[in-house]
Amino acid sequence: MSSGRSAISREKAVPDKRRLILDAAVRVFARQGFHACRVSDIADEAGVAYGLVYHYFASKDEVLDTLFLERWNVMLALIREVDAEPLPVRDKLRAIASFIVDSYHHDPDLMKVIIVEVTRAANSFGQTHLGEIREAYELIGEIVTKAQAEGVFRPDIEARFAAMAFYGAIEQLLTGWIFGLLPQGEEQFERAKWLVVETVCGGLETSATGRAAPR
Amino acid sequence: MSSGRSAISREKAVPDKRRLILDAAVRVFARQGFHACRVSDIADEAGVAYGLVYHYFASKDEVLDTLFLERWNVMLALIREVDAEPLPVRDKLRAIASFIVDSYHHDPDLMKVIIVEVTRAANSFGQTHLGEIREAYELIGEIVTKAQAEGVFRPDIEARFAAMAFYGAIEQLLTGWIFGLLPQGEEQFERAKWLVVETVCGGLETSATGRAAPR
Amino acid sequence: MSSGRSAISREKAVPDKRRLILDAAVRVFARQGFHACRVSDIADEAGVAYGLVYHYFASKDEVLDTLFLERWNVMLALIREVDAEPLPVRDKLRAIASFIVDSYHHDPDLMKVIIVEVTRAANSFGQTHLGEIREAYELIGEIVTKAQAEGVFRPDIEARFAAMAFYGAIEQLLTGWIFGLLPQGEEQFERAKWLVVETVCGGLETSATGRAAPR
Amino acid sequence: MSSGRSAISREKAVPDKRRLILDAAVRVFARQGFHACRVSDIADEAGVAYGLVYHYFASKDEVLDTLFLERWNVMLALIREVDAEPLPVRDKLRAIASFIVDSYHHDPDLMKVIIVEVTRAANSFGQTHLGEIREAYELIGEIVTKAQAEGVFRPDIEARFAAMAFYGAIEQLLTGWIFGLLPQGEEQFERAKWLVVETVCGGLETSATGRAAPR
DNA sequence: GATGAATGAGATTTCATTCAT
DNA sequence: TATGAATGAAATCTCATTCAT
Repeated sequence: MSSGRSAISREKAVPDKRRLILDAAVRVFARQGFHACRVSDIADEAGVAYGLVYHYFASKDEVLDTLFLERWNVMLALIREVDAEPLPVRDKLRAIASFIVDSYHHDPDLMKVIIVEVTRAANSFGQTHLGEIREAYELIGEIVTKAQAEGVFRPDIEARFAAMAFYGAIEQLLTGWIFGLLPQGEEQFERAKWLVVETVCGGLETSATGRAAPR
Repeated sequence: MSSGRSAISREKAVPDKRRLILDAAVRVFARQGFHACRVSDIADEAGVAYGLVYHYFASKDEVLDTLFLERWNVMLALIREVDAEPLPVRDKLRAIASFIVDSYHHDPDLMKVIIVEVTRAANSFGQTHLGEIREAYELIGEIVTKAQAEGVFRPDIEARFAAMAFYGAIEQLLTGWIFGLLPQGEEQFERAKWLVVETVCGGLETSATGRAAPR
Repeated sequence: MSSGRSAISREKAVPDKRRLILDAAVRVFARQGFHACRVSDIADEAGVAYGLVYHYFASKDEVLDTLFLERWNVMLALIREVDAEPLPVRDKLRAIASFIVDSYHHDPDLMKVIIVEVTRAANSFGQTHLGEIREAYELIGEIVTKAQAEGVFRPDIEARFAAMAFYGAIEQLLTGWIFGLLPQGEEQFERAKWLVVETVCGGLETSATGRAAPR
Repeated sequence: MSSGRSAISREKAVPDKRRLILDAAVRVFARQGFHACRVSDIADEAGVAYGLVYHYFASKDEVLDTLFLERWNVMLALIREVDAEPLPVRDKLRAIASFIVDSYHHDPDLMKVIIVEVTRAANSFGQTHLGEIREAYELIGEIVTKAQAEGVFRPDIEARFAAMAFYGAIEQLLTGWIFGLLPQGEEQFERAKWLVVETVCGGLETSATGRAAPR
């Protein structure tokens, strides 16, 4: 989740106005929240005229829809990609956790918007994008299912529950950073990737052996 | 999280109007979302006049604040209580997971409102109640810290990260139910309590032994 | 305008609630303005229950109507009385100016309310009490007319204009005190009575002679 | 006070909407009073959409503020201008009285609004514009002070009291017209200018000589 | 007389969206 | 493409008044 947006804008020396608006919207949505901001705030932040937002987007909703889908689809692609490779399950989950944490590292505002305004918004955008959101959970669930089939993961914890626990743990870490409840920084982000995989795969208990922390 | 509200209303054959409004607000917030509903929707749902909402609450915000604090404080009390008892860490975490899942079982609307409108709402009510939210995470963190000191939990996974992972896993299960992505029912709820503790404490991997699923 | 209200309340050791409400209303209207205050503010200030205001008065308007009429009728009575006596015109005008200034001295809040909410409120209470207001101006006009007939006052300045100028000058002094634009105090009030009569009768110019300031 | 508004709108064949709204507001405020009218009344009177009032003005208050300041500043400028010229005090006061009366003649609604809603509104707009209101009184007071220094005006009547009496007399004449208590018309207005100056400068008494009424 | 909960019409203000230029 | 004035539906909140006790 670290490439898309900046890559696109890097391609053009003069970013087009549409991109300008989307990038401005991320900052404004993150700062004020989707409901609390006005379309004029987005236009002001982007330095474009009010009506131009409506030239490129049919509505305020569509701006958020676009932002969400751009990112979420990159994530879905990555999960599929990871799943297709012949890697140990820990590496697969590690790759997913890394991707999400890196996404936050690269563009915390965008991830804040996605988490706060979409993935938990059961009455608005969460419903709209239920299909995409569900797909992510299911893809992760499939990874778990395979690991169970291979005997690496316990079969008594249903895959879809496990997938939810895994994803929920990551999202909660991001929530902690977003709310300022957890320390941030390059080192913290790296550590978080290891921690979440270690916790969910290895468990917090000491019974298991030979798990070394990174570095 | 299963006693307070209903207990109070059970004490009176004729529930007071204030309670009526709060209970109606839960249903309306859950159904439409805080932003999408009007104060008149709450009044209509409660069967009272418009202005009475403002007789008892200074604003629409205060209605949600009240609902959140009523419930959250019960949870904080329970966590403190659990922490004070001389129980194994698994039992403590199990008690917390049980409490939250039971809360959802008893009053799914209220828990939906709390999760959707407060604990993830970084720009509105989440900020307002940051202190209470943080406290819950910290209390769980302390339970983990003690388990680490006792040698039951690994010391290399920081307690506050572990606490976030644990809480995040539970909240994600509730989110799954709220979005209709996970099956619900008495049995599912019981199983979920076991699963989340098992996942976080024992880990998903098969290396550990002798963990029986409930029932 | 210095007797009525206090006289009434002095008659009873325990003032009746109706009086309590009226006196409280004066303070509240003066402090916040008629429109900006709520009926509950009056009740709170009076220390009585909300509904009691409506037991004694049909509406919020009626409270102000009552206050105004109580005072204004005393003033009308005084002007009539003064006019009936065989006094020089200066003494008559002096008596009227004295009465109004003393009224302010004794109960500035009430006079503030009367001036701010009634005598200049052309679209609300001013219209309601137009009859009483007009009568005051006409009574003063009659005093001027007589003075003209006696040859003491110039006949070329129409009596009703002169009456308006005289009354307007006094009301403006009160306005100055109400707005904090003129210094107040026993001495200032006494001086004001002399000044306004001297200005209107003798004029500001030096041509006339033998006019000594009081004290 | 006779130029500004109409001049501006005369410059454009199609008056801008902002001006349209201000002019409509004058009529509506004068007809119904500031408190009794709704913003939609202003919009309807102006023939524009509801929201346009808020496009140009932050609030209903700001509409009145704008109207008051536009006019009052013209008056302040005139008083300063008059004061700077080497005229006899009678001519200066005559110019001021003329200006105010002409303002009423030209736009009685606007002057009604200013007097009824601002200069006597001690708890609302009067306080907001206290600085500007005070300045007018003080400027007139300075004119009186100079006349006293020149020996034309009696030194025993304090200048600021005299200024208040003078201004109050004029405002009361306007109040009389506003309430329909005094006859109006070109001739009446001309006569009023003379009367008020004559009353305040020369006094009502006959002792002084050689004062001819106009025409 | 006295209380204050209950009512609901109505006000201001906001802001997504449209549209003429 | 680009602009921002113009629109008007809809929301929150206020508060005078009523009424059961």
